[in-house]
Parts: sequence; C-alpha cells; structure tokens
Amino acid sequence: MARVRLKDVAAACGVSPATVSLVLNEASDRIPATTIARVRAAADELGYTPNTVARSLRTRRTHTIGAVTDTLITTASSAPMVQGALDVAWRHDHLVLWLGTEDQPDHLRQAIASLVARQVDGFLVGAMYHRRLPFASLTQGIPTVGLNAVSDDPAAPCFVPDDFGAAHAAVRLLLDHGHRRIAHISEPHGDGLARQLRVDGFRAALSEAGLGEGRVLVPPHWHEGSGFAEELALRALDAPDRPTAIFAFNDIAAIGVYHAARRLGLSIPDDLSVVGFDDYVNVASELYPKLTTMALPHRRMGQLATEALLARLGVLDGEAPEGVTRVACPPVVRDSIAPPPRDR
Amino acid sequence: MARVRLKDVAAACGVSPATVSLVLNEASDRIPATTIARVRAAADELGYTPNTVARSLRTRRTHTIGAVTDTLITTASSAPMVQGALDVAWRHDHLVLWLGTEDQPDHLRQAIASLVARQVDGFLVGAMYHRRLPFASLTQGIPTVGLNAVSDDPAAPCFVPDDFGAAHAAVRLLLDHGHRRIAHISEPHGDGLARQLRVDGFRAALSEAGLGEGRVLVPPHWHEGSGFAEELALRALDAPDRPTAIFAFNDIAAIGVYHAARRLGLSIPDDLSVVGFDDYVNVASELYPKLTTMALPHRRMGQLATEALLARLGVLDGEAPEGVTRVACPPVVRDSIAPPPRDR
DNA sequence: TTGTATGCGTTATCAC
DNA sequence: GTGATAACGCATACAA
Repeated sequence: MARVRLKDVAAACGVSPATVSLVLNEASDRIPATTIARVRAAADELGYTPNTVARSLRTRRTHTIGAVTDTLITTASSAPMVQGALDVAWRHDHLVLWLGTEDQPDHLRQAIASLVARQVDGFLVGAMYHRRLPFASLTQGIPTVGLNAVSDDPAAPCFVPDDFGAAHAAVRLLLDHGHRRIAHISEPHGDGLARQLRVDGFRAALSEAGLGEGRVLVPPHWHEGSGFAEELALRALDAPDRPTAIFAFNDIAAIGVYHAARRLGLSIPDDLSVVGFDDYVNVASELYPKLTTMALPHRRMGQLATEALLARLGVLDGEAPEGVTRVACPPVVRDSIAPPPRDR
Repeated sequence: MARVRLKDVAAACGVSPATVSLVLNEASDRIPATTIARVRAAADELGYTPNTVARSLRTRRTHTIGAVTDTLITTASSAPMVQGALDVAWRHDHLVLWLGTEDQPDHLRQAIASLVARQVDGFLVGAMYHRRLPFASLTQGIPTVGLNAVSDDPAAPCFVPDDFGAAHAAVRLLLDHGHRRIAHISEPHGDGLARQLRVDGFRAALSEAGLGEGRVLVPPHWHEGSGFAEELALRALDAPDRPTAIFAFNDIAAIGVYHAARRLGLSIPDDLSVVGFDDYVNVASELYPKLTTMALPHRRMGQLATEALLARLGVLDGEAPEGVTRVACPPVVRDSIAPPPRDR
C-alpha cells in the first residue's frame, strides 16, 4: 500500500535509481531505447509518481506560486481572476497556494512570510479592486507580479485594467450616438485608483469633442448599494438642463440611475442613455433594459500576470514586461443606449 | 543572501542542529531554560524560518490541503466558499492548493493525481452547484471531504445546503403572510440536486398546510438568464386563477418573475409576493423592491468542510461527521413579501 | 551507457 | 540534557 518510489521502479527493472531518474526526466540522450522502454514500462505498471517534495528539496524549485489577495468575497468579480491564474499555472505544471488576507492589518506580511517558508517560486500579489499595494519590500527578493494592484517598486510587473481608456471609450459610445449633455456619476474618494482614472477618461473624451469639462457627480461618502447614485441621479435628472446620458462609475451606480429614472418616469434608453462599468454577473445582463457596460478583464489579467511571473521564473520563454501594463476593458453593448430625445 | 538554515543557528549558538530542532519544536521538556533562551535568541536574530519542504519530506506531512472544484467562474457565489476554506486552513497552520477543473472531462482525475504527487494531506472536492460527484475512487485513500457535493462513498463527510429545509421555510414565510395560491418556478432537469429538493420542500410545506400538491412550473430546457422564468410566470399570472405568491428556484428566476409582473402591470409585493433563493450579491439587494430570498451558506460550508477535514487529519480535536451534513440556509427578509390582495 | 556517492534541510532514534 | 547519525525520496557530478 505504501507509495511506489523511484527505488522500487529501479529494482523492478534491474537498473539503478539514477538511470530511472535520467530516463524519466529525459536528462540524458545517451540511454539506449531498450532501457528507456523497460524503465517506462515498469514505471507505468507500478504506477510510479515522483514525490515532488523530495524533488523540490533537491532542485530548490517547488513549482508552486504563492498568491496573496485581499478578501475574496466582497467582490463577485474575483473568481475569474483566480481562475485565470490557476489555469495558466496548471498548464505549465505549476500549482498555486492561495491566501486571502481579508484586509486585516499585518496579515499580508504574515501571509507572505508563511508562503516564503513554503519555498514558493514566485508571488502573485493581488487586490480585488484596482489600487496601490506596497508589497515589494515583503517578498524577500522572490519574483513578484502585481495583479489588479500597483507595486511600490516601479520595475515590478503589474497588471491592471485600463480604466482611463475604457472610460474614454464608454463616453465615445455615447458621443457617437449624438449625446452632448453627458454626466458622470463617480464613487466617493478612497484608496481605489479606478475612480480618478475613470473621471479622467470621461473628461478627456468630452474635451476632445469640444464639450468642455463635463459634469462629475461625487457622493460625499461611501454607502452600501446603489442608493447614493440614485440620489445623485435624481437631483441631476430633475433639473431643467438634465443630461441625456449618464456614464456610471460601475454597474451598481448604474442601477441607482435606473431607479432614479423609474421614479421620474423617464424611460431608458429613450429618454436617458446609461453606460455602466464592470459587467457584474447576473446584474448588467438582467437589468431592464439590459445594461451596456465596460467589462473588467479579470480573467485575462489573471492569465497575463501568471504568464509574466512564469516568464520571470524562466519556465516560459520571453520577457516579462516591466512596470504597469494596462489591460483593455472590452465594451459589452446591450440595450441601454439610444440617440438622445429630439427636444425638450 | 542565502537563507539561514537550522545548521546556521546551531553554529551561531554553539549547539547541535538536533538541539535547535528540539527547542524550536518544543519536543523535549528536558532542555534547560538557558539553552532554550539562547537558541530562541539566535534564531530570532538570524531570522530563521524553517524550510517546510525539508520538514515535509521528513515528517510526511505537508500541512497542505488540495482543493479541487469545477469551474470557479460561472457562479459568483463560489468565492465565499473558497474564502471560508482558506480561512479555516490558515488558522490551523495549513495552506490550500486550489485547482479549478473547468468541467473538462478527465480533468478532475488529473487534478487529483497532481495533488497527490504533491503529497497533500487531505482533499476538499467541491462543486459550484449542489450535485453528486464521484470522487471517492480517485483520492487514493487520502482523507477527503465533499464541499457542495455528495460523494459516491456514503461514509465520506460532505457538506451541502439544506435545500429541502430552506424551500420549506420559504414557503412557510408565504403561508404565514396568508397566501394560499402559491406557485413554484423550478429549473430544468439536470444533474443538480437542489432542483428536486426545493420542489420537495415546496410540496411538503403546502401539503402540511392542507393545500395539496402545489403548482410546479418547469421550463422544458435550460436557458441563460431569467427569460425562461419570465415566460413561465407570464403564463401563470395571466390566467384567471393566478397565484398570489411565487417561490422561485433562484434569484435569477425571481428576476424573471419581476419582469413578468412589470409587463402585466402587477405590483410587487402588493399584487404578488416573491421569494427567491441564493441571495446573489448585488442582485437580490438591488432589485426593486428588494428581494426576500434564502441565502446559500457558502462560506459556512467552506469552513465546516475544512474543519471536518482537519479533524480527520488529527489536527483538530473532535470527530468529523460521517456522510452528508445539511447546512442551514438563513432567510434574508427584504421587501418582496406582503399579504395577498383581498379579492379579485 | 550505467552505477556510486553525495547532498538538499529537516526530524527522530538512539547513544553518551 | 545533548550530540552524532540515519533516514525522508530524489537529482546529479563523477567514476566505472
């Protein structure tokens, strides 16, 4: 019942353990085909699986990636990021030890330390929303890539959404439909980097179209749910010079806009066009009318970050990009945009 | 730059490696306090961290749990399950290697095999929706616990939602408000176990109330999104003897009911009460009116499963329960239930 | 071409 | 009380 070891395979086909090792690792090209076949057959028959911990001790490579992220649960969008990383790692014979820090102070440091003790080959340090995370000092020289997070080390490869570009594209979508009075509902100030980038993208698109600075509505402080956006939208839409389109910071804020429109008897998209951000599962696609929004490329980011890390580890060919890479956020066009109403 | 090893701290304080090991593992009570202090001090000063792979090779324990689940991404609810498992494992000095199989055939077997090669101490085999998963034969005698999945080995501990009880409770909620004509919108037949259990809970509650079998609406085949439920609800609500309340299989189906009500000019909850299931993030709480629903205890299940596994591994005291444990699904009461309209 | 010897960093079983 | 010493399972430089 005990697991079969290299030694057993060697004994079974009358060669030394060294030979078996050479054959199984394809480390020597000077072994006769007959022995190779014999060894392979024996290994197969006995069901030999190398003991990776012994191998790791010897090679100083665990083929394991340590991943540390803040809480996994608050945002539904985390799963694709994880899955993307898992996939790529698995495809290249690596496994990942995942740890959620739940944002407890000092937990990040502890988590990294315990992964260092496990001899992980590299680190993925991630955040569930795009922000700055000072991790360069913690990973003790082990190759590290930021995932949805920007490092304090400017050279560290980091993969984040292109919030600016996506906001710009979202506004262009509205402009192309003929809208001229477009407002942006933002989120409260915080440590997230997306807020400012989306505001900037919004403003850039408007200003390029010769429409000035644009109107940005910012809730005074953070609230759970769409309530804050609803209030903001209500006030903006109830005024004489109301916007014909709203670009919402995210899909939740867009829900607030929908609620406000309903309360005011405005029809989307006939009276008001709306664009969201994030493409939340079961949200954007289930609103009535279905919400046009910018998708966060979480899965792609997870894949890219892991590929970059594997490149730095030498298991993949090619160079890992230095510094921050912005990943495109594709638009998901649904039913919430139409040309603006003729007159008012 | 090289990491400091046990040998180094032994040399630093003039004792043998064996002694250091004994001290650091508190394995002997016959070591004088002075040596203990000396060793501790040296270890601290040098920043010694045990190499866990060497330790694992020796102790045959990796303090690592292998977790295999089908795809992580299709359901948003997966993250709490993962987080719950990670938390408990971490709290007891264990780490988890997570693998998503993406439902590719044979991938489950491969995933388990590669985790076995890593010498994981135990397995968590999970599904993202409650179903049967034949994994007992794959885990090669390594302790295994099912997470949202039922094993083919009746003795294997498995943790699943109490779908029957929750459906029963949901219907009781409606009955207590005075409803008598209650319909259930189910999902199409598939390999999920929740469907039948929720139907059974629905029927049991009605029959206990002397209301017969109840009306169960089943879509003929699977569709993405809420469309199927909308059609079903539309037909039921447009008939002369329409239900005053609908218990939906899940929150997505509940959205379909909302859409149908809107199209028919029925007001929720005044004309129609609705109860959902799953408590999807950003869905149930953002509908108008906010949806009353039964929460899936994903996080709790993740925790319980991991605790059971650790108990089987001897790192936690207590026994792991044998067989299937049903975990309660707490109701989340919001605004979608009211007494039925007086007459019609 | 294959086998022998040694080391990877621990823990554990002994003597001393 | 403490220190040699032998595993743990594998990889590899070198010898044969």
